[in-house]
Amino acid sequence: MGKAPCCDKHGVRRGAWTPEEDQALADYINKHGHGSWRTLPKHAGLLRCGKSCRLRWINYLRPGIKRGPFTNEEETTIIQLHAMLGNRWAAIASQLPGRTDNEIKNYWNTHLKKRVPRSLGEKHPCLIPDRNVQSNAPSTRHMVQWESARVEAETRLSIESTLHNSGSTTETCPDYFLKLWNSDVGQSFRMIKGKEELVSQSLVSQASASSLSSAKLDESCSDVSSQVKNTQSLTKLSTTPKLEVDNMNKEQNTSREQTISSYKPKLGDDRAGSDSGNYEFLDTSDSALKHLLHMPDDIEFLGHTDNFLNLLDGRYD
DNA sequence: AAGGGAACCAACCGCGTACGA
DNA sequence: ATCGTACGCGGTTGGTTCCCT
Repeated sequence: MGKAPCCDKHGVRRGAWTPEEDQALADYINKHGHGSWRTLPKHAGLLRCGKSCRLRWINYLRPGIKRGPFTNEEETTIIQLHAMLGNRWAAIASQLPGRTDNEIKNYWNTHLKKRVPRSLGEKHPCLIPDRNVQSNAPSTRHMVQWESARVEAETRLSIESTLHNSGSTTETCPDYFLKLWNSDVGQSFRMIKGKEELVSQSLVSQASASSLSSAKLDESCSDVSSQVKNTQSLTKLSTTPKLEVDNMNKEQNTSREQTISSYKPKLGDDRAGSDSGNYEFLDTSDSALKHLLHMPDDIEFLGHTDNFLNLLDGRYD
């Protein structure tokens, strides 16, 4: 399909914007709105292509743009969101009011990239807590909850994308992760992470005890459970074969309570497994994941347990 | 003080996608 | 259903500034 050039190269200015150009662009947009970017330069009397105008407006002139150094909180948010979303700068920027995707991208490439371990699976404290840290620290357990929800989402998306051989499901990843991020689980996770200043300060997992109450913990456990439910509604049923949907619905009624009850202790079980409860994707066996995801037993993971771990592992490659 | 390299950041480029004709 | 257009996004580039020798 032919793609029209974004602008006529002749007679179009390039390079740094002058204050006069900025003023003309801002004045025009403030007065008329940007409308069609393609025709805007002509109407605004600018010798720029529409694309250039759009970028200048979005990244520099738009009201509410926050300039200046990133705060520790912003740094932490970027690192955590990047761990979930990868280089989806626009999605990350949507969680940082006043910051543009371009700015975040630049900041990542120049400041943060070098500070975050290349191999997510090796060191990233967000995902692999220190094995030496007692997992009964509330913060660690909370991290487990958050990560469980996140991993669950990723697993489901991975499974569905293969089951239905549809590439479109990957589009929903950022949306879904952002929903998780903005959920109570994500919020609690951020709160604790902020307290510990895990990432922005030292990138070394402290996993220090925080003041999360047991009541809050229980609440968060049910949050995870509800996230599991929400996952099913969020992932579009239209992409799921009817038979599978029926099976899943049947399973839900009979096994949901069992699933949740068997799931909750895992989250809170301080001594579970050989890792003394330290988070290592918990039980990632197919059956456990199926159980967690309310999957019928006759649906195979087709090796996705490993696949999504590899996927996560390679996120920073 | 000057030169060279590194770091930073604004802007550009090309691709994918949504949407309307 | 197909095609053309516009837009948004992510990767990359290139100019400028900073820092070190």
